[in-house]
Amino acid sequence: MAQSDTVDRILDAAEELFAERGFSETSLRMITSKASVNLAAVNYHFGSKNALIQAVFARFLTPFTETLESAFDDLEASCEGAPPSLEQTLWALTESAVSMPQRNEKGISIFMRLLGLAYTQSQGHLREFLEEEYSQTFGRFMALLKGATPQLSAVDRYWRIQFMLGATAFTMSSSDALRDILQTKLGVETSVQEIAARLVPFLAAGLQAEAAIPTLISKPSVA
Amino acid sequence: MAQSDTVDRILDAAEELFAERGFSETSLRMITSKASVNLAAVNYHFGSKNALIQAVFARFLTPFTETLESAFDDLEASCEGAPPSLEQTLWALTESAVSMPQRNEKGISIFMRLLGLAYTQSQGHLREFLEEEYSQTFGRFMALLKGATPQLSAVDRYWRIQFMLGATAFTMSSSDALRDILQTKLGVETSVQEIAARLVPFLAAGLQAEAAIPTLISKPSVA
DNA sequence: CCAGGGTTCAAACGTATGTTTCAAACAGAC
DNA sequence: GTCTGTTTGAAACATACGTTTGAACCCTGG
Repeated sequence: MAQSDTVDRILDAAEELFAERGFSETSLRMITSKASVNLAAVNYHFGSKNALIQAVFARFLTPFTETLESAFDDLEASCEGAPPSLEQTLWALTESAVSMPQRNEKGISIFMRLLGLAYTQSQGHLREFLEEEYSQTFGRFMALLKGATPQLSAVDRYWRIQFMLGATAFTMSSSDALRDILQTKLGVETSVQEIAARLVPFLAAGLQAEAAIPTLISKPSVA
Repeated sequence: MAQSDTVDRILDAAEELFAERGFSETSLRMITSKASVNLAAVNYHFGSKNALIQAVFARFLTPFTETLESAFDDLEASCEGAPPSLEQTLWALTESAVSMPQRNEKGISIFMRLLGLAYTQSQGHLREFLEEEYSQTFGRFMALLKGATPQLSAVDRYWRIQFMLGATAFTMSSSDALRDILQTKLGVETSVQEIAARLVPFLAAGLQAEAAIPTLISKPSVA
């Protein structure tokens, strides 16, 4: 076994277990026994469980943001100063995600599920780490969305982006289960690419909906 | 102190702590000390931590589904056989949620956050419990959505409902954090009612978007 | 007044967690 | 081949958890 084969084995096992069970519900002993390494190896190589969590994110988020940055570069170059459209921006994102080199067939759904966890289970340290490391790329994505939806107020746009992220992270994070249900109920096979292809128009339509904003509790009349 | 004042104090404390920290991250000792009751009281009155979690859900979900069922009754009655529209259905849902009698000013956001957690952190026992108790109302909601979107294929509808649930659960499960960010960045106060009011048009538009279906990886051309 | 059932309390139990320890095994350089 | 720094290994550490215990407590019905 190579020198730090151990590090990768730990990261692989941790990634998969975190994705299926969450952070607190995954113990170091589960990770090390799945990885077939000694318990102490985690603290030796990473220092702490929290640092391991951050390392898991860094391993896939760093190449992803690099891919994404260059996709955005291409997009902006091809638009020659004009703001890229919403669909183009969303496609740049999904293509970058889908085209990431995957460690295995579960790669993309693990990736998505971890993003979802980062959002919903974010324990302080993780949120700080992600903010610290990746806020620049995230900000660029937000700026592109802003350019693509100039008709929206800042507040509307903020919330709709949250809705978008929610729909995406959530769907992708349970995409395996959802695919299975569809397979058994309707007999339909679905690839992650197809889910993405269905998601993009949904998101684009939602993001560009009429901002029917509140005369607060004003439900549509029945007639 | 009345006889089972203790039970309510435990439920109140548990509800609030679960909502802000999740289930595994909330210990019984936190709950009992916030409630100013003895540690053993939880196991005495509820039997176990899992049973307490279920009791927390039952306390707000049972009246909620009753309200919702009668809102659906009203809706269907006022439509006299015609299927209610999508907006009407979604509004019936959000109005039922918002109009629930609240124990305090944080009531509605706790409610939403718990629903989000139920979806994203669902530990087996909770999923089974919710399925057991509330699947009928959920099924009725799905049937209404089906009637409101006859133009969608079963597969499209299936995925779009997942997207919808995702956007909702996800946003609601982190709504406090999102509200804080908005407050500090843009200086805007936001109520849960406003979030819901923004969410409904987004979901309705997404659900009714043109079903731009996959000539698979067909990203929009740049020009 | 006092017996008895429901309730509270402090303390302990057993188990699981993240982390640390220190000796053994290993690698590569001289 | 031996030495040096790195990595692994089995075991223990301290702590926190959910749960159980059994004695105290209260309050009500007789």
